[in-house]
Amino acid sequence: METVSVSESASVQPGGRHLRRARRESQLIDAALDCISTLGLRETTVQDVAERAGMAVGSISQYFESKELLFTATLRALSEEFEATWRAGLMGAGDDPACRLRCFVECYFAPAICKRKKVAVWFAFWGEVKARPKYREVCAGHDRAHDQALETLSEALILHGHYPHLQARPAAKIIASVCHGLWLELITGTDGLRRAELAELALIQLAALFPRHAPLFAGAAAGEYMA
Amino acid sequence: METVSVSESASVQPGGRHLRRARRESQLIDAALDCISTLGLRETTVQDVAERAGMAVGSISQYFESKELLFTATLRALSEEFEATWRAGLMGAGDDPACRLRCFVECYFAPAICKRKKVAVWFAFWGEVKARPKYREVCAGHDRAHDQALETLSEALILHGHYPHLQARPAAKIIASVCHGLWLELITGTDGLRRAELAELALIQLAALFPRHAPLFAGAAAGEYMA
DNA sequence: GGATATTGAATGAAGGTTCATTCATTTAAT
DNA sequence: ATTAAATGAATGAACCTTCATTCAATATCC
Repeated sequence: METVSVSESASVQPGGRHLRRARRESQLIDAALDCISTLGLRETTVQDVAERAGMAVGSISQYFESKELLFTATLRALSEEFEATWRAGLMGAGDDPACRLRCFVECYFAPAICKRKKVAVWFAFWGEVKARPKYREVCAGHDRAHDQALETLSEALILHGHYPHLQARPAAKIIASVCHGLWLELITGTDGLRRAELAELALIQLAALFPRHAPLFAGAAAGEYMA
Repeated sequence: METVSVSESASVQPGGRHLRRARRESQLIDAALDCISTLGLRETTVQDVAERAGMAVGSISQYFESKELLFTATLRALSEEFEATWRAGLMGAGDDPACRLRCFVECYFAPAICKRKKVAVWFAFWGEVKARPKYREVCAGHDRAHDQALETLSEALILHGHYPHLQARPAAKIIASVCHGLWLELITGTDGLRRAELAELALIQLAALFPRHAPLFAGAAAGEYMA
C-alpha cells in the first residue's frame, strides 16, 4: 500500500530491466482487474489503478499510452489466460472425445478462471462491445480458436458416440452459451451458486445433449481443473 | 431535432398534463436506451440523451433527479417489459406443460425483446452490477418472479412428463443460462446469428433436456412470439 | 367572456468538480 | 556519468448539476 515499501520491494527485486518491466506491466494489469471488478469500467480512474498497484499516476504512461490501452491490455490478458487454460486442459485430457469435451467445459469453471472478480470484468467489457468495437477485436482471435475447438470436440463426440441427430455447430453454440450464462449467474444470481455447483449444472447439460455418455458427465465434477 | 418543432408537437398533442408528463418520461427513457446501446453506459452523457430526445439538458432534471436515476429507470423499464412479455406469453399458452415451457423460452427471442439494441443495454447494466448494487436491486423482484416461474414450469413438465432424474431447480437454471448465453451471442458473436436461429438453438437445448417431448420443441419455431 | 394571475415546463449558460494526460524534477540502475 | 524509470503537481478538457428566465397552459376574478 505505502509507496515506500513498494519502491523498496521494487529495488530489492533483482532481475534484468526487461523482467522488471514485464513485472510492473502485469502489476498494472492486475490492479486494473481489481479496480474494474469492484468499481466498474465507468468509475475506474487512473488514480485508482495507480493506487492499487502501488505506483504513481505518471508511471502508468510509462507502460501504457493511455487508460484505454491499459484496459484493452487487461482484456487481452484475460482472454489469453482463458485460452491458455483450456489448451492446457486439452493437452492432459487424453483421447476420449467425451472426456475431452468435459474437460473443456470444466475449464470454464476452473478455480483460476471462474472467480467473481474475473467474470465481473468479462461482463464489464462485454457490456461495452457494441459501443467499442475495439473490445471485440481484442478477443476475436481467441474467440475464433475457442469456437473452433469446441466445434471440433463436439463433432468428434457426435461421430464416435453416434449422435447423428446432432450437428456440431449448434451443439457447440449451445454449450458455450450455457457456460457464459452460468458465469452470468455468478454475478447476478441471488442464491449464491458457487464455482463447483455451476460446473455441475454445465455437466448436467452436457449429459442431456449426449445422454449415452451421461454417466461420464454426471459424476461429481472432480477433474484436474476443479481442484 | 429543432427545438421549434418539438415544442410545437408538444403543444399540439392534447392529453392532460399527466399524460404529457408520462409521454416525455418514456421519451427520455427511449433516448437513454438508444444512447446506452450505441455509446455504452460509460460514454453516454446527459447532453447525448437530451439531444436524442429532442429536449434541452435542463429538462431532464424535470423528470429525473439525476442521470443515474434516469439510468435505473431505463433498466426498470427494460425489466418490466420483459416480465410483461413472458406473463402475456404464458397467459395464451394453454395448459400443456411442455407448450408452456416452450412459450416461456420463446419469449426471450420475441421480436420486441431480442433486439441487438435492447440486449446490448441489458449487458451494459450487467457489466456494472458488481460495481453498482443498485442495478441488481432494480431487477431483484422481476428476477425472482422469473426464476420462480421457470422453476414451476420445469417442475410441471418433470412431473407430467415423467423425468424423475431431473430436478426442477437445476433444470431452470440451465434453461435460463442458455437463453442469456444466446443473448450474449447476439452481441459478441461474429457469425451474425439472428433472433430466429437463437430461438432454434434454445429449443434444441430444451429438446435435449426433455427428450420425449423433442418433437414438440424441435419444430421450426413458429409460436405467436416468433412472428 | 375577457383580463389577469398562477402554475408547471422548458431552456441553456455558468459553476464547480472530476479526471486523463503531461512534464519538470527526483531517484535508481548500469 | 549517463540513461532509464518514477513521481505527483499542474493543466485543461469534459461533464453533471443548478438556476434565473421565458413561455404556454390553466385557473381565478371581474
